This record gives sequence, C-alpha cells and structure tokens, in this order.
Amino acid sequence: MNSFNLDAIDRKILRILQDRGDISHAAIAEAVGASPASCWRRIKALETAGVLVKTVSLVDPDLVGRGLNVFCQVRMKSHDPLARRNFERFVESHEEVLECYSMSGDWDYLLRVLVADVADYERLLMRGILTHEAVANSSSHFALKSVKYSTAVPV
Amino acid sequence: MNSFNLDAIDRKILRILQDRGDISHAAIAEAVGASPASCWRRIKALETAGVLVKTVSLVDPDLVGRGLNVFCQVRMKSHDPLARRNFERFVESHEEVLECYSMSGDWDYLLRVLVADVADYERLLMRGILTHEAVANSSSHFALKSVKYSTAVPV
DNA sequence: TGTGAAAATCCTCACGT
DNA sequence: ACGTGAGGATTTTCACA
Repeated sequence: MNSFNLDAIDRKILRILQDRGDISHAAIAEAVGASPASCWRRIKALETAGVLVKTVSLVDPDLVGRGLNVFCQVRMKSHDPLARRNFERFVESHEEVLECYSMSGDWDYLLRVLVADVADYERLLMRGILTHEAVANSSSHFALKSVKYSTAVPV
Repeated sequence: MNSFNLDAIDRKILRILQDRGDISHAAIAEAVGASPASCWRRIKALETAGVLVKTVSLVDPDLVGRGLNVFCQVRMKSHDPLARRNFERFVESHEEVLECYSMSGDWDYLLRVLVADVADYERLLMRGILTHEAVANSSSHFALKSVKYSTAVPV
C-alpha cells in the first residue's frame, strides 16, 4: 500500500484542482470549508507526495488541426526486455503518441496517436511504428468522434 | 477550415502552457521572446477562440488507488441515434470512464476506464456497461502498465 | 488548524511607437 | 500588432495564537 492517505477535504481539493488548475487557494478554501492556510498546506503536501503531478493547459485538438485519434495495437517480435525498452523510448520521443499502455491479451501495446489526418498517420505508421525493429505487426483503429475526454482521476 | 491560425509564437506559447499551466505571463514572455503584454493578448485570443480550453491539475492515479486502466470495446445493438445518445450520456455521467471514442471498424465505441482493481471494473461492467439497454456486447483489455500519458497536443 | 498581515507577484490596460 | 510602464488587485507565504 503505497498510496497517499486522503481524507474528505483532500478529495474535495483534488476534485476541484482536477477541474480547474488555475484557482486561488482562497477560492478552494471557501469551496471546501477550510482556511486558505490549511488548503495551502494540504496542496503542498499533495505535491511533494506526488499525488498532484503538475498542472497543464488543455488544447482543443480540432482547432489546431490535430483532429484525428487513432488507436494502434502493436505486437512485438519478441518479449525481450531490451526490445521493449527500445520501443518505449521510441514512443516517448514521438509527441504524436499521447498515450501508450503495455497490455495483457493478444497485443503487447496499445497506443493513442493524435494526428492531422489519415495521410499523416500513414507516415507515422509506415516510417515509424511498422519499421521499428522490435515491432512484428500492428492494427489501427480510427476514432470517428471523441465522445468524452477527461483528465480527472476519480477520488 | 475552422482551425485557428497559429504563428510561431503562438505555438511556442501553447507548448509551454501544455507543459505547465501555472506559469506567469512574464515567464512565458521571456521564454518566447516577446513582451508580457503581447503574450497576454495572445493567450486571451487563444482562450476566446477555444484553442485553450481549460487548465487542470493532473493527479497520479496509482497514488490515489486508481491504478488500473481498462479499455473496453463496445458494440451497440442498433445504430439508432437515440440509443447512441443514450449511451453517450451514460458514459458522460460515469467518472471512471475517462475517455470514450466513437470508432470505425468492428466496434462502435472504445472506452478508457480507470478503476481501482479488477473487482472494481467487474462491477462497472456488469452493473453498468453490459446491462445498458443499447449495448449488445463488449470486450475488455487490461493495461499492465502505463508507458506514456501525455495531454499535450502537438502544435 | 485558523487568523491576520506583509511582501511579493502578477494581471490588466492605457498609451505611444 | 508590439512594447513600456504603472496601478491595483490578488495571492502567496509565514509567524503567531
């Protein structure tokens, strides 16, 4: 059990912060019914514990011409740890790959890739993923629409 | 073409803001080589245009006991728009479902669900997704590890 | 943990270029 | 459209109760 011990107020704070990262401690204090100083101390503790990782601004992909979500299932040639690390570094270095999970089941990895259009994706697939030495094959699935996208972990 | 027209400085600003949403305009100004006022005007324009959606704090799922990512492919009974909307409302109202995409191919929807453990997921699946009137069947895939998770849209 | 206050920072805008 | 400058509000931060 290496999870931070949250009480009710911590949870409230996290819920608020996950919805709006830019908000004054005073406003949080009022919302959770505590003093600003108390909130400040709690937030600082949550930060140093690593519960609060960072605060980021969210950009609308469509409005910057990155409207296409593609999910790519990848199967590796071997399960050799070196090859895996190699592939994971590849993933890490490509900003189009927003998410990557090591999976159970038929496929080794699942990637969420965000690109401008199909041609854009084709480029990444042919010149990146499929040509990677550790990759055996892959299967791509295109999102027609993003129904929901949330960054808020339930607490 | 309904995408915002970004110049080089806008892109720099977005890159910075997507990495750190809490940062002063002055610091941004210095980083991009412009005046704070100019940055402020640009950011405001990006906000009103909807490019900058919101700023949020990110929480480490593991540290709050929500360490299990599950991907759930869902097939609908019919493609009746009403049933779809109904299901999408269901998705929207469940905070464990962080992402949901309408998909091309064999499955109608792909969901990313964040839960505490398998038992937790079983509950959602049996008492939520599978029992939903619009859902025909589903297939679940478990993430063994989160290799990469980024919220930054490439700009 | 809460109150209070001090100091620093930051946002915001008017003006001139 | 950009930069300078400055007012004023807001916020962080901490000492003390």
